[in-house]
Amino acid sequence: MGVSVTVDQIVGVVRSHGKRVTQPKRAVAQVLIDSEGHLTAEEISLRVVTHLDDVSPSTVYRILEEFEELGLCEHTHTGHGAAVYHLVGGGHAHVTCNVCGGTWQVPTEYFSNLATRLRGTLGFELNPHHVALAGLCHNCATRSL
Amino acid sequence: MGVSVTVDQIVGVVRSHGKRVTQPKRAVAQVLIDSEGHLTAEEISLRVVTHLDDVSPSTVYRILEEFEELGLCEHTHTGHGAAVYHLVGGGHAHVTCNVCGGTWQVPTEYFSNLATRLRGTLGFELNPHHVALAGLCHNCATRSL
DNA sequence: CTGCCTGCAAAGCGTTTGCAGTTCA
DNA sequence: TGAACTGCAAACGCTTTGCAGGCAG
Repeated sequence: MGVSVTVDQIVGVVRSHGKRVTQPKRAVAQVLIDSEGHLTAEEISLRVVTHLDDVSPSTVYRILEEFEELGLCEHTHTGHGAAVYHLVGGGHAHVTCNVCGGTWQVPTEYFSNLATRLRGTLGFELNPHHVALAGLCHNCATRSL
Repeated sequence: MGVSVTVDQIVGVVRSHGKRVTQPKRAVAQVLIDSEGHLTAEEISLRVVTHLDDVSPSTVYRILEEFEELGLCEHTHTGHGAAVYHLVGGGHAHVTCNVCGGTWQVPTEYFSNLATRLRGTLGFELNPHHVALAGLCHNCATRSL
């Protein structure tokens, strides 16, 4: 599943910026590609094991930080627990359920009305990607009735 | 400034739910009323000193948690640093600047279009209050040009 | 006087950082 | 070879928790 990007494309960007291409970086790139997004740094660490022996959490954080600086990746704060990381280019933001903790993708265009109003009144340029909106997902909403 | 609520009203709710009314609770309530909202737990601790000798951070957290359970108060994750607390009833959500860290209030109605679309497609019930949206404030946006 | 509430200190979680050793170019 | 990268462990900021003592009811 996931995004139409290859590991070679990602490491190509890394190389073109004078950064080194290493095994851990390839493995993290592969995990991000294979995922649906919404992975925490710890989940990435765990999944990397299938591609490589092991990668320490601090290395995962440093690689994700580098990917973000290169515009390859973004992280989102969900409001409960660790931030989730995903490749850019999905054109989607996130919503998180306050009860079950699940996260869903939302098309960025859903935010256009809000973005326009924020720009008009506050001069504020919204970035819908950095923080996940909170609420109640369908399952938890119906269950709580 | 602040909300049209009194300390007596707040402690009234506390008492009516069988909880005890204490000096620290009164002081935290007063700080929340006097504030514009957007206070972190630490800021609340510091401001409480003007009303009372001192209140430990853990007590502030426990009081805020109780106020939230009673529907008096809410906290918002801004995506950088500590959560901010504010009394409910403002009818506003928050946006935070990724650069300067400032927080601004936004009328809840700005979210109505987004909320409708989320409800229609995902069955998701948005709560705009729990997480602050991120972006670039007017000052930082113009400065970065 | 009883038990909820507080303060302190320690632990917890997610994340960052310093440093010695390893690996890519 | 040399600089960039990694792993480990310790530190960090924010928040929660355990426990002994204090205060509201």
